[in-house]
Amino acid sequence: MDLSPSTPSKKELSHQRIVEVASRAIRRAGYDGVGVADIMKEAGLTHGGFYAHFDSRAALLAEALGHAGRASGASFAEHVQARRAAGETALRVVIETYLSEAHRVGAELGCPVAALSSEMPRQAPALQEAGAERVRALVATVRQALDGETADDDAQVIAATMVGALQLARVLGPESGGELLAATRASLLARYERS
Amino acid sequence: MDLSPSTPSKKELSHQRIVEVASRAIRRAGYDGVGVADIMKEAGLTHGGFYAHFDSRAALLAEALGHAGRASGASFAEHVQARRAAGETALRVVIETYLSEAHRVGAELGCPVAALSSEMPRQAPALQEAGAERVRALVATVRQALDGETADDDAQVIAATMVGALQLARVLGPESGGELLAATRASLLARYERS
DNA sequence: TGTACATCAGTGAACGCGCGTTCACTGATGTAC
DNA sequence: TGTACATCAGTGAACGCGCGTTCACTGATGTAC
Repeated sequence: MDLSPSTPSKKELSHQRIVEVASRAIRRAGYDGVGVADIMKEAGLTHGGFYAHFDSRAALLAEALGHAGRASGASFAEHVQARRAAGETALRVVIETYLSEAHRVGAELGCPVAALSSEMPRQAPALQEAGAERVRALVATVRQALDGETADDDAQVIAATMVGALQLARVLGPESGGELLAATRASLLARYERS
Repeated sequence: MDLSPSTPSKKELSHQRIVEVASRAIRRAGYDGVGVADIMKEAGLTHGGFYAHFDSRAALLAEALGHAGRASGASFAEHVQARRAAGETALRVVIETYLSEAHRVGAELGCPVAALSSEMPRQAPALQEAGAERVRALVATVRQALDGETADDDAQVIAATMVGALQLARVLGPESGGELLAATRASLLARYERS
């Protein structure tokens, strides 16, 4: 996606840093949980310069959501690569990684769909559409892990189950939440894994 | 739950009306999406009187969440009763009602867990605990519909799947969302229904 | 190579505005005698 | 039964405060000649 692979300008570096900070902020605190001034400060800048980078706060949020999805998707793909080398099925790795304790406590660097989905339908159209795109990307990731062995619908159901389970586990906290994650992992693997 | 079944005072009626309005408002617009003044206005009052009813905005939100859960749970139970009389299994009714098109578009009167779960972990402790209680109530509803025929873990997995699917369907919109709901209904029924 | 100027990224003060909360006050309802 | 007073629920103006956004300005970098 990077169309200027040479040395990015100073402004481009700042822009990337702001987006990066915002992508963590929305997953940690929600769309409404973080202000322009906070993000700029965390990026090492003052708030006045913000509008040289973005048309509005909403424009940043849309860009940050996309970045969050691509970043968490990439780190996800790395996990899958590494563990597939150890002989595990792609589906098992996806399920165990998504429904892991690390993902339960690490929303800030995790899947933005799980972090934000109940807020998405209430956002401005552009941001809503960016959310729908993230959902489709998540379903596509699951579909790939199924290797076309099962019906297309299964990818949607598995994605929905993972998102719901992770969210409920975060609400329930360490003990009950951990049990719910374990039960969901076992259930999905028992049903869908072809070893 | 009503400890004063005789005639409620005028103040108690106002209180109930505010809670009712707020319980719809948080499901429609989220915890951050609605202000004290808006709620009071919709309840036919002015904002100044708010603090004669609640210690703080947060206190109202907690009460509104509980009300939303009980109200949607009750209307849910009615559905189940009515359709069970027609010979359908309780589990089928629960799944088809929760994952219905009506529920996708009717968040305002629907399950508050589906409407709010990704925001819940970020709220103040009291409100977070109220959220956890709603999750447990939802799981309990599913467990009842299973009639003890399946393992306890199944109720958690089914609840998580329903919440996730409804949320993703709301993000995706009418067409793709409708398909996702249909696929999830079919999948859950195929796996769990004992006819 | 050196000077003058233009451009660029970022600064920090200021602006409206909306929100949660407080408070003095009002009009209606209930109680004492 | 009627009058005087207390209580109660609600009103509406006002308060701080934080937030998104704007804007005149600064210091550094790049360009022209």
